Amino acid sequence: MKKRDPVSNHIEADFVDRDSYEPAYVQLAKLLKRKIGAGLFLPGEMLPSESELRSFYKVSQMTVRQAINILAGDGVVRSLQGKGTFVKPMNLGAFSFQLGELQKLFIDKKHASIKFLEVDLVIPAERIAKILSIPPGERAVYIRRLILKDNEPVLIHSEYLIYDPTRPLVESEMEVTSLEGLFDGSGQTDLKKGEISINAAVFNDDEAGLLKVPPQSPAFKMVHVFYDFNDKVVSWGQFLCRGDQSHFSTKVGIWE
Amino acid sequence: MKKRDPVSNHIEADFVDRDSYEPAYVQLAKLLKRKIGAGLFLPGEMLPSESELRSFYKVSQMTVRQAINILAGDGVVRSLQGKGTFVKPMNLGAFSFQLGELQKLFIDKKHASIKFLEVDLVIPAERIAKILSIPPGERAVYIRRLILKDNEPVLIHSEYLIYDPTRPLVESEMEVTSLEGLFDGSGQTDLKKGEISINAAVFNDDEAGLLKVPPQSPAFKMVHVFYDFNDKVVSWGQFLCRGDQSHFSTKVGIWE
DNA sequence: AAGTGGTCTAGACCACCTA
DNA sequence: AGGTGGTCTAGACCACTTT
Repeated sequence: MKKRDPVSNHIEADFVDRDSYEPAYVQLAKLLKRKIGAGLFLPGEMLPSESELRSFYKVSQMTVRQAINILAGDGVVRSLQGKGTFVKPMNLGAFSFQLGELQKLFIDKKHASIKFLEVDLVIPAERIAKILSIPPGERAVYIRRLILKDNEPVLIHSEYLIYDPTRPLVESEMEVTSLEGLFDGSGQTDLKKGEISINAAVFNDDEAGLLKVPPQSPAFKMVHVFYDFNDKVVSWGQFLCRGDQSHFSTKVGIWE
Repeated sequence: MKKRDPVSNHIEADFVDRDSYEPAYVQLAKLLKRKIGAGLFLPGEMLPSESELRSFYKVSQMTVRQAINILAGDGVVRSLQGKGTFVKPMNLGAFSFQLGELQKLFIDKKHASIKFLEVDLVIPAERIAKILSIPPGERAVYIRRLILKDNEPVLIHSEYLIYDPTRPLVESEMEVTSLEGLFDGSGQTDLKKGEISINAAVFNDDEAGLLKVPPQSPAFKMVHVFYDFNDKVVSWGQFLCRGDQSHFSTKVGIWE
């Protein structure tokens, strides 16, 4: 039996097209991914070394590394210095969900609308004052609103904002809480960072009424804190989403 | 007023230490990120051009690009060919959650244990047979088990597996469903890819009883499908997690 | 010593945008 | 035309692992 070439294996177009609009490193990454997907390199096995790849595909070291970095970023492969680059077994820990999926759901401009339920200057509970780092008894802006999709309510957003008397309320409110901007990154030039956590929850009677779902039906609760460039908290609040209308999904392993 | 140097701005150690154990591109990336975090480059503004950075920090083009690619990967910055590299406003769409967080919760080897509730050869419902791509009436392996943490039940996993008569049941069962391996990537060499979706749910009476929580309490439901290297479905099932014991959290924007 | 991944350079060329 | 990001190279050197 003929000795198997460790690099080349039957696969369509096993070369880098220098006239392609696609960069060489992208082509190479796709090529290798396709080979891995086809089972030519099984999980745990080592890929051809970078120098093998370099000479086989007639590209430079840097180009090979760029390609392999893509695969590593995809979680398909792992490189160990001095040892080699190995195909990673699929693992669930690598699953990651993008909150952006929700964006499609309720921030669609064509179908979405917002109904304010409450906009007030309030003295927040001690717990919340603590989170906002304001003295107890000091006022904050409280906003509660309903996001509708095709006139069907899907989501309640309630939020406490730092009250800045030097700025008109409407402005600070719009800036910090313009949801479209928050999600697509078009605005929000004064927020530096944020934390968010997703929890499972059920609607209470009040919330269920607003969203027109039965009480005790499932919901996602997303609690958020936003900071400005002085690392001061500017906002704390939560999104309550209908569980039946929102979910997160993703793929892992070798696709395509 | 003195003209502001567009590249250098007061910041500790604004240079690349060539004797450091840290690669130059990592140092540069951290440096720039720190400057952005300090508000020296505001969202929407343009970073110094690559050639400016190159000459200021005395590094090569490739090194600058590697640094910028890190920032771009972090979602901190966006490069537009022919225009420049710009600081991105924080946006929620960039939030991403790692399923790995759950791993800590229930796959901890020290504290976790598994109790099998059911292991059977069953004829699955038509809907499930369809997902598994097996003819109606054909048998599949059904597994249902409880994952406990410190002897407290936190999670129910139920799963249908393709029944392969050529393999002993126990083996195929252990291979596909060894949860530890699934999550940390130590095993699972025969799974190519998977899809998973996370939904909000509430426990029914049966499930609530198993997990010792009140009925109708909140839960995460994670439905999964796994494929082998022939793109055949090998498993369909779901994790049901106590909502009070599991949540996902993440950070976005400029941290550290 | 030989093989592996990892970093870095100096310079080249290209594609794109703005004037 | 001149600036910007984007790709690529050939070769150098380093750090780590295995033999």
